Amino acid sequence: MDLVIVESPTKARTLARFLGSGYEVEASYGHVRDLPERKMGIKIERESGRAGEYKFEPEFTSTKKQTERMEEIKKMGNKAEKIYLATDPDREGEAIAFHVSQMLGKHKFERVVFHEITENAIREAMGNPGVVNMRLVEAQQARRIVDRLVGYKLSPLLWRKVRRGLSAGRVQSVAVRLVVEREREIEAFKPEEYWVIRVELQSEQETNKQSFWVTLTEKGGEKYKAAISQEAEEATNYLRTAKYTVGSVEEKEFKRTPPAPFTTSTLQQTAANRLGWSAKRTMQIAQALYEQGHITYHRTDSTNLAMEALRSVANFLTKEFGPEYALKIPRMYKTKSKLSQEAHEAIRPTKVNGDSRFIIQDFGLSRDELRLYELIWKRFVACQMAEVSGVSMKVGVIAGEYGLEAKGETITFDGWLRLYQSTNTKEQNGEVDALGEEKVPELAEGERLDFLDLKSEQKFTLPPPRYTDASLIKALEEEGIGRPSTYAPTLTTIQDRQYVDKSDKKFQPTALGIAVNDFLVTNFPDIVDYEFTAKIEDDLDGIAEGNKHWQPVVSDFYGPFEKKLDEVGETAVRVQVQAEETGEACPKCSEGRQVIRIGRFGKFLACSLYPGCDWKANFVNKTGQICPKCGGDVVLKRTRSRKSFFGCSNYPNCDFASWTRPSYKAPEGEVKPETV
DNA sequence: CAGTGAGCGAGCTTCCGCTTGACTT
Repeated sequence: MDLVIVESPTKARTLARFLGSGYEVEASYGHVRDLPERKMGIKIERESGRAGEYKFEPEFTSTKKQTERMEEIKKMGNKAEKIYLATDPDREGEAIAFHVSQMLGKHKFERVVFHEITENAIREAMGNPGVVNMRLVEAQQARRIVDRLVGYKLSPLLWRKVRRGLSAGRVQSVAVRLVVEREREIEAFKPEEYWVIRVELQSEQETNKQSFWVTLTEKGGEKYKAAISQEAEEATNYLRTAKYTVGSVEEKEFKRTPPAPFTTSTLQQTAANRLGWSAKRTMQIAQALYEQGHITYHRTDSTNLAMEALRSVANFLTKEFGPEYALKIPRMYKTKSKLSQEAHEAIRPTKVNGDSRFIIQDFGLSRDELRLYELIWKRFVACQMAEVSGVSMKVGVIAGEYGLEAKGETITFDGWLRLYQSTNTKEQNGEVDALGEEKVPELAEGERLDFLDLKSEQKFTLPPPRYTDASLIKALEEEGIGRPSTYAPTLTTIQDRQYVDKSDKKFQPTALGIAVNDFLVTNFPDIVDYEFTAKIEDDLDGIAEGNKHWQPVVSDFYGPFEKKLDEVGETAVRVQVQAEETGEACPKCSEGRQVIRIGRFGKFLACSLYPGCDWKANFVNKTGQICPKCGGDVVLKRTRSRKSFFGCSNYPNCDFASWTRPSYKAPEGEVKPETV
């Protein structure tokens, strides 16, 4: 009997199925060794002789749970003939393999790597075992140590200089910075007036009476955009009585390829946009689907697809939609991130036979599971469907010195659109300009047109939008910051620390978040730089390739960092967190204003003249619902462990509480409050 | 399921990246 060790129990089950009897497959449940949680856990020594050179000695330990798990595996290992380490083929996976081998003690280990969990890949890997790659292990160690140094040195500095309990880190601090800087852009934004002038026209020919709208785009051969109403009026006055002729007709064929199959980040983004889910919720549902064996692993940055899956989807498409919808050669997608170590596949359904209608009955999934599954299923199948083809039309219309334009689009073959439509609610509501909505009739150059109608609309340029779960994750991924397993937890952390608030699903920095960010940007610009992770990654690659050693890499980072820490620790003054204004006067002293402050337990209201006036009150988050027990306001609160629940504003006089949002029961004759 | 809190005396907090449970109301 041979023993095989992987990270997760689900991967273990799959592997066991392929390997058959003769193999026992066990899960390590992630990392088995790490730096201790309660202290730095790194001995730092100054190298004698050379200035600014440090040596680091990390103290890797295991938690009780990890030790217990490894004890169990050790027992099986003693009986096993061979032990295979089959963790992921990347930095973290290699480190897990190494730590497992360390903890299992004396034994011969076979390191096997595969890039997809398919019979062939596994057979091939098992037939060609190697040894643990210590360069990769060292790269992981360097990554871990740098993250620990940044986090556990900066956080205590914040406790001293801002407030207790705060935190900073390579990933979370950049996430906060993005939110803060976006807010500043929004504040600095000055909306500019502009006018959109559109004219409805129709061909003079009796046989072509379909009307269409054109938009004013040019004046005297130059791009035209009316900035003030006077200009717009001048144009509209002319256009109401102008003579219109078709100046140009352009037709172009286009083809459109489907989007790549899901990675963790694109799944989180799409689920946020289409289903309105938080990244956390998406991952919970995906985990359930993964454990039931319906989808491949849900924490991945790879868009690779297994050959077996490609074959079966091609068969399925030929059978269900006809050969014109299938591809002769599978479409491959390049993985965007250069950090991707191709450890996994894209997120896809494990089976593509049947269609989503049958799945509802067959799998017995919950409503949410089904919705996410359907999204994953469609995205995957669509990515192997024929291109959409169509014709785009651009019609230029001339009216004196003015030029107007109509754009249209006709789809001649729907291809993958047949399956994966834009069902975005925004698009459905018409908030997003959906191409192809407006049809332009067949027209010939030089043709005369009749004026039917004119619309002149005043508009204002809009500030950049606040980040959502989707756009913040997208931004982090584009900067190469964070990993699939940390996107969702990072968003939770920056909210838990009260650095940002999420209202209406959009992130806004709190006064605390702004203060901490400014402190870090001023004093540690290199660490919270968007490029910091990229620089570190280059070094880590160097270690993995054997061109660099981990000690000098960490030392080069730490030298200047430590100097800065000392400097800032000595000289920086304590940061005052700006209180947020409510616009209300203090009810006690009437001279001060009510402001929102952030304490240990979250927000509270206080007088702006503190300590001169000590008025304070709870900050309540009204939900708009009415308490079913006493008729008071239902407010959103948190337990000690920061879990949200709904309670009554009259607590402790009324003890109503609920985990779920209570349904509103309106007493007779009362006005229904707005729901949030 | 929760009533406090903000610059001080004591002892506490904190990182990123792998992974899954278990107190559920």
